[in-house]
Amino acid sequence: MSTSEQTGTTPQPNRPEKRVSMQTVERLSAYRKAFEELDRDGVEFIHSQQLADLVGVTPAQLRRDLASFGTFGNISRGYNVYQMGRTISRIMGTDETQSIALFGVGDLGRALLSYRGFEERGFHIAAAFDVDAEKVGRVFAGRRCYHVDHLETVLREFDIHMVVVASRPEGLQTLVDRISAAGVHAILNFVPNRVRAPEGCFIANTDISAKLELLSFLVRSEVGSESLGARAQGDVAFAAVAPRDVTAEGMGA
Amino acid sequence: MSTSEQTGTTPQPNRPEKRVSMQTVERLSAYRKAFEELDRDGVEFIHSQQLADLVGVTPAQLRRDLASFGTFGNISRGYNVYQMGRTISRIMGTDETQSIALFGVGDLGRALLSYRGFEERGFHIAAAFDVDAEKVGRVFAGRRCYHVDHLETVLREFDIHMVVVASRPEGLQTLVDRISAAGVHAILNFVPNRVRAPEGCFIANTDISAKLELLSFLVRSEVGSESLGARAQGDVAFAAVAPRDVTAEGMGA
DNA sequence: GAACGGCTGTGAATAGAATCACAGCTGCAG
DNA sequence: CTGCAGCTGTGATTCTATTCACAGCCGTTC
Repeated sequence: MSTSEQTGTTPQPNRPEKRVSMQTVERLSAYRKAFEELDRDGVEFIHSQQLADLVGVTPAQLRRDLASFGTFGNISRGYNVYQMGRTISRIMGTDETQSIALFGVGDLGRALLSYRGFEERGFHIAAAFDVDAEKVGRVFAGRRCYHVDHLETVLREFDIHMVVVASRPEGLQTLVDRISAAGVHAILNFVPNRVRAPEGCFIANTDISAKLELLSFLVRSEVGSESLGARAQGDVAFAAVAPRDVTAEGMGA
Repeated sequence: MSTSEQTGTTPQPNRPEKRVSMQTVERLSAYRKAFEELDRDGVEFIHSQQLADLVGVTPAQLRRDLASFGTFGNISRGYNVYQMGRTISRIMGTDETQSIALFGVGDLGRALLSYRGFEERGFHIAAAFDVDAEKVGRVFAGRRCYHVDHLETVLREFDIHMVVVASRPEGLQTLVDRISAAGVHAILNFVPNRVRAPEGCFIANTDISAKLELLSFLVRSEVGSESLGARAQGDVAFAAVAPRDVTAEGMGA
């Protein structure tokens, strides 16, 4: 929409079919976001150094991550911002909106229904499910709530292949197995219980309190931790108290 | 409460002060949960093999994780279930309930206020904050909502050192800096924007849609991925379609 | 009390991810 | 057209995490 329309050529230049690590994929999401924001700002090309600063990784890592999907960078101009945004979307399969479903219309479920982040990233919650007769048939934030018993029909009808589970812990494994049997291959699970992945099905678990416990540990053990100064692992960042010879990114800008 | 009261001795036998990796700490949370559930079931001792199966890690990893905090296992009886539950809680600092605060009483914020998981893990949301005049002064799920302007006073009053942020993206960095300056050393951030950690402050980011994007990628690229059969990395689990010589945990029990 | 089966904790080995560092290319300046 | 500055992609290296495998110990059994 914004920049150089010199494209039209092959978007995925070649298919190196390399081993892509899980954490590379996790970072992909952040790269895409950065590319799209830059595109919105009218930037056409960006170098790995600047983009890495923006995302919070090292330039080398950024280059290696992107390079594991093909050769994209122009050696002396950097990466084509618009094109990379599209390319990453295509790699992740979020280049066009896909319908998903929500299981469990409790507090968390309703919050997820109103959460705008999903739509922004290409996921549309098309249907909701619950077992509570109070909720079945009602419409929440524009989405109708169906009874879990009819999941097979409804999922097929909406052509849904990914779902979010935010239900009660009881019978979770059974529910997951049944969802999987209905043709769903990816489940985002918010229930803090261990679930065995059915055959051919990916399950990503998100335990909200677990991160709090992690933080609690870090805070407690920080005393005595010999200056791990400004580390950042995964999605936890920390800045040490005494930025000894660090240039000057203390508190200014 | 349940088992052998032969305790009373030192809970943390020694202080080996080893390097503890971040992912060890992340798993700690699952171990504690397992220990507490076993205790509730009346189990007194458990071996690394069984517990590892329960949690979904290898026995060697479980042993090494626990051993990095001290020597706990009885060589031929295994781990004292009750004692380990308490010990891990103590290590993580969740052995007694601590007060936390919530910033942003939007859809997600309100869901978090009603989320029972926090209390179960030892975190009590004592206060909420927002900038919306509509919300300030009102009480949500039993918690009063204060204006962000008064955060210093309120946080001190409730003796709060950890907070959860689920606000609008605008002014996030400023908010975080101010929260940190008020004596908070750990922030759980639900806003999908990059935030620089202020000095001496830990920030854990939780991007809900990022996991969905990860799943989308995995589903899409699964075709052609040569039988990575039943892998599980971090909090993503997968079971391959053709469990060739795998014993028999297909779909039965 | 002696012998033994089997478990923990841990050194050594392996696997995996991040970083370094540079060859080779590309656009630009003159 | 030639020379140069500086960037990408990637082999080599370092660092980190996981797994292997076993010494040494414990409770139990005879």
